[in-house]
Amino acid sequence: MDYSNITIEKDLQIVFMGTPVFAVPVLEGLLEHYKVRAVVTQPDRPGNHGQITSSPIKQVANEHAILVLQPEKIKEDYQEIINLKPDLIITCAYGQILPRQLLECPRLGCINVHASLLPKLRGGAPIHKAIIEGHKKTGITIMYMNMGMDEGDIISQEEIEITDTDTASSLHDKLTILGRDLLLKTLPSIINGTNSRTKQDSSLATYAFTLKKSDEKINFDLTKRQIYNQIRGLNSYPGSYCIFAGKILKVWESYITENYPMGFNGQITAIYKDGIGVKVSNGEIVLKTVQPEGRNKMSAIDFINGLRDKDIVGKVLE
RNA sequence: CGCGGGAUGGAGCAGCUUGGUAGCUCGUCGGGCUCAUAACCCGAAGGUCGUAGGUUCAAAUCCUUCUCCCGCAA
Repeated sequence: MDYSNITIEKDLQIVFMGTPVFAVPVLEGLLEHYKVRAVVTQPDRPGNHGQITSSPIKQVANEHAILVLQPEKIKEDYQEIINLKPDLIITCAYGQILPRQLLECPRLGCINVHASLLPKLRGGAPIHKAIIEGHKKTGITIMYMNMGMDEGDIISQEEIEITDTDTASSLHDKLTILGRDLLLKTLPSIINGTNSRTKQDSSLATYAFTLKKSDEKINFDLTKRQIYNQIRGLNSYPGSYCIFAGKILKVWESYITENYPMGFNGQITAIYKDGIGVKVSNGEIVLKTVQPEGRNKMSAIDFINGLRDKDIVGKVLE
């Protein structure tokens, strides 16, 4: 047994950079085995209804009494991190591009935990896009960071299957655990310098850019499979929506039928025992769980029960 | 103080403007019809109308306070 590593690990200065819930198990796993010198996360921002909210990672750091840094622009405000003389910077869904000065600072480099099988799905929304695009598998990549967006050399990777009923939420939960485990598994080799390092084949790269509002709107001209994937790919955040009677109607759950109804795309075909049938380009999809503006999520049947005019067959969703 | 919607039997909603008998669609329970049913018919149970106060002969309804939920925006 080589005990020198243990000595190194004890004095190792690790800085963790992350923001959302996805990074929480990763940080917590790290804390079980390593000391973390500081946590860098996004500044507190107005959350729901104007209330100031701090990132989930900041809350974890506070519980462990770890130094928290929240630079508004890491591109300019990085000196404080450099002053900590980190040996290793670990990022996980931090949310800002790191400047060169920071990338070159740690002796062991800057590594990132990314929720896809790079070079597939580079960018900020790999989990959502994996489902929306109907991928059958995805995974976690541990990689060195460079100036590009998720373009650095791959250290380790692990696959996971995407089932037909996975949602962004269920996949998120599996991947965050996988990310934690793979990081802990890979970290010793990174620290003692025995890790592998493979360049990405950029000709195979695909991108999963951060979601825009327009990505959330349901287009009933698409196929039933595409719409089904979008709805589960945006569940439970941020959700898909369409317009019903001039108001936003979010759609949280749906399923596909084998019916081929007549009518316009977006037209309501039937009321089923468990949902609202809607015609789409190549068939029918049933909206199962919805949410009107200002209301909580509810079953589509509850939604209809509350309507004054329940005769909605033939009406059109946009 | 970013804009806005909401809280009414187990669920989803109406009623509030113009105070005066608790309503609708479901669900639940009981009975009936039927070869049968998630269908249909009959009946029943179940609500101190979010909290606290005020106005009034009388408040779900008008005024004020507080709490909680949500959509948008960030």
